[in-house]
Amino acid sequence: MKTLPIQIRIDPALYTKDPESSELGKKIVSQSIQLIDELGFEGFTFKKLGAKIGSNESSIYRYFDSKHALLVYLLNWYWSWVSYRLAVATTNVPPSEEKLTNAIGILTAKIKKDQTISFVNEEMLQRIIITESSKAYHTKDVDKENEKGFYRTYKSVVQKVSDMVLELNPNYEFPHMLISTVIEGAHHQHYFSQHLPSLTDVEIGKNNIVRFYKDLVLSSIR
Amino acid sequence: MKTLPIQIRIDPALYTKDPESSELGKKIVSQSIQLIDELGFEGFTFKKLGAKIGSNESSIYRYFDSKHALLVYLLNWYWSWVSYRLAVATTNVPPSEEKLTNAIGILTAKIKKDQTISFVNEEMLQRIIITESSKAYHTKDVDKENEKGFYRTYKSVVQKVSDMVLELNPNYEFPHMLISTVIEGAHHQHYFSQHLPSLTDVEIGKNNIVRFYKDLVLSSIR
DNA sequence: TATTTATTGATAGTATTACTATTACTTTTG
DNA sequence: CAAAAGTAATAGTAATACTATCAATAAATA
Repeated sequence: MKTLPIQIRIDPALYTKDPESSELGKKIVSQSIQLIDELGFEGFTFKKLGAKIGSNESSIYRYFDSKHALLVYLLNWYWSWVSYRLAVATTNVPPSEEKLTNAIGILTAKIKKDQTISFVNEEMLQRIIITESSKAYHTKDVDKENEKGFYRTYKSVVQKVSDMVLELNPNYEFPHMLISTVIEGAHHQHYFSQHLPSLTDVEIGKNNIVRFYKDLVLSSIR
Repeated sequence: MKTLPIQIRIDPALYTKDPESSELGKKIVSQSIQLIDELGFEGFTFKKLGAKIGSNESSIYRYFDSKHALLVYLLNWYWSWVSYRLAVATTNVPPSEEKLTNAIGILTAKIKKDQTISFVNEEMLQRIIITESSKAYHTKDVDKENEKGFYRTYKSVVQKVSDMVLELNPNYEFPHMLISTVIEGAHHQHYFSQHLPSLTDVEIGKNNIVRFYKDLVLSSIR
């Protein structure tokens, strides 16, 4: 687990105590990812996490107010990381269809093993995001949480890629809908391919999800 | 509340006792829709529902094994109803872009008041589907439930509209991904327009969600 | 080195949830 | 009228999602 000098900055509003500030905090984050992946978000509890990391439920509550708060933290971590990868792939690249499809690739492709840049297993985290992330904002408290900036990172990713759409076609009417449709759609397609395959057209080794969304975006804005 | 002679058939695997077979059963369904709409699925309990309909928690359990089972029932009710509306709009209509865009309209438009064909308030039900339906299949038990046919109605709607896509372009590679992307996407856009508007391009009175998805589909398959 | 201070652990407790089980009452039907 | 079916009321259970308190220990500082 090598740590490259990459900054994944998380808004302090998203935790009670910064999990990056201690070994316990990092364990909480990394092991919660494993446990949510294993049990699903509903089956996951702080008590079980405490047992897994040899710590106490009450200690975990010092870092996160609730398991929902932890999920929102993970969501922001994921989108910060995507944002970083988008920046690497597109800054100072002149507007072109290639630039945009590279971005779409980042938004829609499955992560391969060993991209780990820190204590977070990104492959597993993406699996959680695919399966559980919509539960983070399908809550009675969305509006309050949105005001507190809980979804800022996600919204900024959508904004960035929407801007690339407008670079290519300044008259395109629906850039945000297009990109948020692609992002959420790709999550659904990855999930469906595992569990409800008749809702997809996935074939092994053909990378159809990425191909589909690249084609969708280009044909819509051309 | 006029009742037209329309059959919304629900697979008996989806309930313990048929809620359409008694007044209590119908109350359970119609009032649960109101209560889920009001409290959100997490805040909704059978105890609260019992209080609301002047009945007992234990009586509700005779109709549905769990609140999750009730949600799955509502999901199937909704998709049966959409299926019926699709059939009305498209059977014996020759293949054409208009036929397909009519179908897309049914999948993506917000329901207006007073389409009520039975004891179910479809406008409210659609709001629940938009907000809560993804929770029905983002569960550790998806695979088991899928085998039992819990998602059959949804899958059949996707299949029907995918077939319309293939009528227009038999060589299109991704009809199922396209249609499931449209359906889930439209739900997200309706939800985002209320709660995270920067992820959309909704303007009042311009029907942008429907226009966006019709355009998306046609430009993809042409 | 002594002493605050911060951090973690352990234990206990609470209200609520998502049920199950039992019994009794009431309504329908044959 | 009696049997059967349906419903209501009550009680109980294990687990969840916390909160509160206090002791133990490690780290920081005076």
